[in-house]
Amino acid sequence: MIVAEGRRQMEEMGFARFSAREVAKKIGYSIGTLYNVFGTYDRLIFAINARTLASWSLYLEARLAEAGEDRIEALVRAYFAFARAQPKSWAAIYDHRIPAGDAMPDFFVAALSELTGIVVAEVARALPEDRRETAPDLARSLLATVHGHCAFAANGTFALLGEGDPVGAAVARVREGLAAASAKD
Amino acid sequence: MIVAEGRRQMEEMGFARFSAREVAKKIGYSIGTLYNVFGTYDRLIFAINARTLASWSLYLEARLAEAGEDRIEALVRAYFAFARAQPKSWAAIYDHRIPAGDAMPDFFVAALSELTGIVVAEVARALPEDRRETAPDLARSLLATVHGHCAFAANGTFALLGEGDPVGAAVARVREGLAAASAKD
DNA sequence: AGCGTAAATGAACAGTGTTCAATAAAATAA
DNA sequence: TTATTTTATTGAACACTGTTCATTTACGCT
Repeated sequence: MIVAEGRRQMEEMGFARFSAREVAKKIGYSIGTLYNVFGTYDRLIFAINARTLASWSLYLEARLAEAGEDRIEALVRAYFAFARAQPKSWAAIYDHRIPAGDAMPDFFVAALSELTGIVVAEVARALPEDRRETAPDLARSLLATVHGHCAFAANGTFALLGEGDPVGAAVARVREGLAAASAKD
Repeated sequence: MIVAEGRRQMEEMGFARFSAREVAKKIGYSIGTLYNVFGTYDRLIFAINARTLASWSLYLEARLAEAGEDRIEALVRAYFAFARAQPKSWAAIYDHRIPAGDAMPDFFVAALSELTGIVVAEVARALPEDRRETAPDLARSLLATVHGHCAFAANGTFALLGEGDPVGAAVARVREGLAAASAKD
């Protein structure tokens, strides 16, 4: 309930203008109650972001389920599509920083691991059998690659630099990474 | 003066805890004066971030000047080194979001273009002569690739996923991109 | 009905970005 | 020099923020 309204707020206002007080008001709770439940502002944000991650994972899996031959391209396109469909909620996952050293809560780490797991599985599937053990390493790097393209597309950097097809570029980089890993000695 | 102190504040506190009031206090100005000069909080941040970008460009060029054969690897390592040396100032460049549609000020766009220009030049240099016209396109994509790796290294995602050598992974992806662009008929 | 635990409150505090009439300082004109 | 205009600087006031916590309300169980 609280987290659901929080997600609505996040998508409407974005991370910078998000207000816990406003969320409390919208669901008819007092600000104190919200703090009794979540303890701190950061944990509320983590709860919201974890739910966004979960919904992102579901979205990726749905797209993979209806994908054709090229599951990798489907995955990359789905990654971008989610970010474009819920740009502010998506950005909030990365805008939220905690003091270096502070640990992320378990439920957030779990949500992140699930999403990573989907990517690792697809990368493994795209590699020849005798290269599958490199999948986790490669998947992390390809995830970062796609993330970089998606982030530049979302924050306007690509538009500024005249890049017209961020998704196509990301797909090309991923294909090269997979090809190189498949071919290696 | 103001911007210099702003940069100090940014590196000490990070984007989320940055305070314009605190900057004013530190340099002995009143908060009103600071607003007369910059007009708005966002423009102060832009001024600070633009200076960070400029210092980043200088750093990249210094490293390239003392680089050996492999200028591309030197560039990627310098990209990461700057982010690790000034993590909070670096992150602030990307943490600062403005409402979609609002334009970035010219001086900020110029600083960003200069940094991009350095990358484009090195990518062009690394390509065979008959492929040089593809340098701008490729450079944007490789920049996004490196940025993604750097961002995941900086925000702890890579540490969480067990990636031990983010720079190495970024260099590998960039090499593959250059190789593919060089080979393409 | 009485008791005890759990849930919910909202005023209070210290902080934020932002505005703007009032003031001080500096530059220019007489 | 004095008078006048332009520029720079001020800081109280406003509407917000996250956070705390003594107090109240609600509810389940004897």
